[in-house]
Amino acid sequence: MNIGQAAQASGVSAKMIRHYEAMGLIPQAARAYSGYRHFLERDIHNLRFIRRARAAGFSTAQIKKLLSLWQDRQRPAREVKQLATEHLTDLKARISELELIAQALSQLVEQCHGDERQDCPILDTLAGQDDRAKKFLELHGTSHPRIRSKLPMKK
Amino acid sequence: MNIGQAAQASGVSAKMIRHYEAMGLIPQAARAYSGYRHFLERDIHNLRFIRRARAAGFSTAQIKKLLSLWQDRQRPAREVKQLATEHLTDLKARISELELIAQALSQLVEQCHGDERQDCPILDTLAGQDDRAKKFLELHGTSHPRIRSKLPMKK
DNA sequence: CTTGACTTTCCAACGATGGGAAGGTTCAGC
DNA sequence: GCTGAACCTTCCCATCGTTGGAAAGTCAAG
Repeated sequence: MNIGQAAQASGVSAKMIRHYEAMGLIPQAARAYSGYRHFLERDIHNLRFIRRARAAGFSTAQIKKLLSLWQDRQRPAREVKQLATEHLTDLKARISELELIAQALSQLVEQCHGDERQDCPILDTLAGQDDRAKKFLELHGTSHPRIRSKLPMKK
Repeated sequence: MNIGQAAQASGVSAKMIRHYEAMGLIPQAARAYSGYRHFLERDIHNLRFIRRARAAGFSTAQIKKLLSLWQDRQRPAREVKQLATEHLTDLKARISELELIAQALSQLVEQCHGDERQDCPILDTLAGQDDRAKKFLELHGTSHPRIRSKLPMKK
């Protein structure tokens, strides 16, 4: 199997297969005489595993651990559960932060009449000139309201 | 005001102030004879505006528009509201995706006994060998389950 | 005049992914 | 055997927002 077929079969793009190889997430693929990589069923399974783990939002660092745990038949389920739990905690924290933002923004959008007039509570709030959204500013204005994201981008 | 004081006063790091200037989000700062930038109250207001907008998860492209709307006293609130609404829609979509993932992962974590035994539904699911989490795979395994994130990273 | 705290610019990295160039390989059709 | 299409290779660059650092210049206090 060449890399294109492996990509097709696994759902991981050829680009990313090379990338995963380069970063050591998967072992160096065997090469044909020509230099072409070739892949076996076993590699496809690995790639599918990675695709699912990425879909679940695990970082490549976490996936590396998951893969080695997967390959180690002696591993205790405890370790896997711990890793997944940590990720889940991250996910929930991120959801909470996003929800806080969405809630505040939602409120502002509701309060904005949105017609041809010039006054707009959204801008006023961003400018710090509006007390109506004081909560929003307190929550997200002064501290570090950035949102951690381990999850990949969608186009 | 030098850049350090502007950073202090606005809550935007000096690094980012330079970056925002370089990318055209804020106008080129006035320079002292020495080459040092100096900032006025007006600039600080701009920077605070940007900080709050970033906190609300707006992209720099969106903030650029918001800033120009803010400066334009003739702008209709309609435009601001539309921009905010689009962002809110994005936020909600992202939250939904994260919640789907969290839900599925949560279920798997619950099903994993997490002791010294070797069998683990989490790994089995990632490996595609477990039907218990069929839903999860259907939702996130075959399509493009990546999560768009316009929001900045937290360290 | 020295020292330390500032500032400047430039270059690089993160993480996951995609785009594309320049060149080599394989295979089918003629 | 030759040609062209469709593959493959490596390498560089871009995204997005942010941070880090290096090398050099500036300022103010001692």
